Amino acid sequence: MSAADPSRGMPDRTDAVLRATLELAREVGYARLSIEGIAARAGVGKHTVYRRWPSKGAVFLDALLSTLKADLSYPDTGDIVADLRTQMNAARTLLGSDSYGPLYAALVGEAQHDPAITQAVYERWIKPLSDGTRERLRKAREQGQLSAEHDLDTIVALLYGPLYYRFLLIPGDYDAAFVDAILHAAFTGLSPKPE
Amino acid sequence: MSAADPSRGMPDRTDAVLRATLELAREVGYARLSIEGIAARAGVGKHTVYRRWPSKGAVFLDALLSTLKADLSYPDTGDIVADLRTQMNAARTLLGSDSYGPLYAALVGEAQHDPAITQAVYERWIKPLSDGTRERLRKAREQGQLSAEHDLDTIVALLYGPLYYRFLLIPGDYDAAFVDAILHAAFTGLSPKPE
Amino acid sequence: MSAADPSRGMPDRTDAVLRATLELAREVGYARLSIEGIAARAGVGKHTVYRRWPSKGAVFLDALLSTLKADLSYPDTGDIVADLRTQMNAARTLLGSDSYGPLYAALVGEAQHDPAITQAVYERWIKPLSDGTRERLRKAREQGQLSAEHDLDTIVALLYGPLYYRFLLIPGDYDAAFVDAILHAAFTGLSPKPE
Amino acid sequence: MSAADPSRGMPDRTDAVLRATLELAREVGYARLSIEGIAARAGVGKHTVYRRWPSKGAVFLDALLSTLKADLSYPDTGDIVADLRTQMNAARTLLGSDSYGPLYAALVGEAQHDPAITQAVYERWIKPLSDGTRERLRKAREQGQLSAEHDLDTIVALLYGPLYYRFLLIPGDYDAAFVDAILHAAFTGLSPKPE
DNA sequence: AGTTAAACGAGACGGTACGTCAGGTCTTCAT
DNA sequence: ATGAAGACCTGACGTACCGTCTCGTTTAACT
Repeated sequence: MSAADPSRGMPDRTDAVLRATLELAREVGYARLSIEGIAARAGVGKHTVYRRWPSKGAVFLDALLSTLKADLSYPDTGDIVADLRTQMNAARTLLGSDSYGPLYAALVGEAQHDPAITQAVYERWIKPLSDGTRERLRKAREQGQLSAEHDLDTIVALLYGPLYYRFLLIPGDYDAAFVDAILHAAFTGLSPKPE
Repeated sequence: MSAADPSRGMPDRTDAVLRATLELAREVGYARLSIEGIAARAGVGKHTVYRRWPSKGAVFLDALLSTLKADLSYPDTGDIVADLRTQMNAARTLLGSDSYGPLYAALVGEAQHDPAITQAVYERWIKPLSDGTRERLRKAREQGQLSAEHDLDTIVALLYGPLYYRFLLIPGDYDAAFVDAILHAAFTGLSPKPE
Repeated sequence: MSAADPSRGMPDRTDAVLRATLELAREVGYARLSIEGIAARAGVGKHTVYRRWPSKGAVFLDALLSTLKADLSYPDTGDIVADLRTQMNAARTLLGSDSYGPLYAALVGEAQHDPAITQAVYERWIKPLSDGTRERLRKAREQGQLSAEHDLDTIVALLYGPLYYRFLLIPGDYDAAFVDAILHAAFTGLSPKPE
Repeated sequence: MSAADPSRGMPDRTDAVLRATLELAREVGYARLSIEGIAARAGVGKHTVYRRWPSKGAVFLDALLSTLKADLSYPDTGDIVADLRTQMNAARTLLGSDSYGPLYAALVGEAQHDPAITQAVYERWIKPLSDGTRERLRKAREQGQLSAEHDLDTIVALLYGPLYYRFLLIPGDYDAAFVDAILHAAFTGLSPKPE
């Protein structure tokens, strides 16, 4: 999915293409994005794009995820709920932003049509983030802040699933209160309170 | 989004179009689906398609959701966890099936590009289902099987969010154990057990 | 090779395409002529060109030969040599003109690469002209102005071959004197004069 | 147009390129010949081709005419008509052959689009041959076998024009009888026999 | 029963973009 | 310092669909 190694010296146009892709995607939306347009905007031949990426989705994925570099890392204040809240709100803010939200939505959309994108989205976006979450959860569990009886992957899904569910399937934005409600429900549990 | 009323008598080709759409979608995938192809397969002029639906996504949505009619309704055995398990597994089975899973994924994908589809997916798929869930949850709460302190929408998101998260963002299938794990964690809560 | 019959009433863009083809061919030359350019100049979709003609050469052939309609017909003054001289000079003038000469040369050039063009060039250009010549020669023979011992096709080749030979294979223009010389030699014969 | 002198010792790839050009031209035809393909077939970089020749036509011209070396030279049996017949039939056989005919036709075709090719075709193919013809005709004239009243260039055109006319403009092969007919008509003349 | 008007199949049309190919230039590396 | 390799921009190729737009042609409801 990523560009090949140029190795043998030539002016690498990869960055120009990725930059143009992000610009265009923001201007006209993913649906009207085209390789033709990207090449023109980057001042590059179409072949130069096709040489590196097999599809419009692949260019877009590289363009978008190259901005994700070190954003959503994890804090560790010692309070697992507070740290989850911080990080989940960072994710919520990114996905809810006008400049990035629609692009991430479009990327997930494309992933539903193209298995290669599915895989890359998982490996370069979802997995790194859930790995970070899992690490933080592991530490919390060692410190006795987390029930030991649940699998860490299950917990990650329980916490982040609702976020993506709202993001992808429910029209309209959502705010920090939703994150709070999810965290509260997840930690408290749904079972009725014993007397 | 739905077909108009034909009023003056003529053989309604709506069904033929929807049937052809589903067939083609299964054969070539949503990405290579085209209105041109649908019309040809249905033995219908392109205009007949455009008369009723504004876009390929809209035809596809009608075609797919017309099969959703009354599948995922709710049982009521008196045991809320058992009933949730039943229904969540029904959803898992549908989304995980070879014949429908990719189509629902494609529909969610299209929804990320087209606001009209987003809205229709919510109103005709997500909302009816979550309404059903909410009703069942309400009854359970009245019967004291559910903690009263959480919003019903929050609970729906907590339970179904993880399902869609796995479905849309994690490559590979998942089985009933995942549903069990989510239900168990959601009902138990993540907080450490008091001594 | 020719455009299909439109029959069912629609605005026929054939003429617009042919006109644009001739214009462009004169402006940029046949080598740089392109179907893309023709369509753009004619204000027509590329498919509209491809629907009617299988190749750039075919469009060009139709465009060029549509101007040939009734030009090079035959006079009949009763003097076969004078009439041949008149007609051969008309051909020489047409092929030698700046506006048509290069186009006819290009058409012959294209015919060497594409059998369909070869055939069409023969049937719609060469054959009609040589048929006219043959008719005029036949009459002359009946009037005793022509030796009866030669095949008419041979005579046509003997008279027009040299013209095309100069046109296609010898750089530089030629004038009426060349036509005179050919006519004189052809009618006199190469054998040494008997005493 | 010709390859540069390599002079300083290095493996001269000129021959490899010319050989590859002829092979490819015979396999796929001139129209689908490409410098890209020639370079690949010859195991040579594209630049190595462009360094020596300015265009595909130029390579092809060198490749084809390098086989013409000394084929069509002139016999001298003392009988001008017999010698012309011999040589014209040699030309007819070469141009009519399956392996060379289409290539020569393609070369003439290319000459109609590219003035540099036109010139080279004339200087390296047409002119040498017609020079040979003219020499033989001159000798015949000195021996009284030829009318003195016609220009030698006119005679060459009168004899060879019809051959190229048939070759380039009339579909279908032709045989020795055509050469005989042309020679007979040219020597006899078209004027009616005096009583 | 004949009339009428819609919806229909067919498909041409001007377009946009596709993904491929070749053109010709230029740089790098190995010999 | 030459030549093989091949990246690069350019531009045309021929194809596939887009969404709009006539065309006659059903066809069923209303005269």
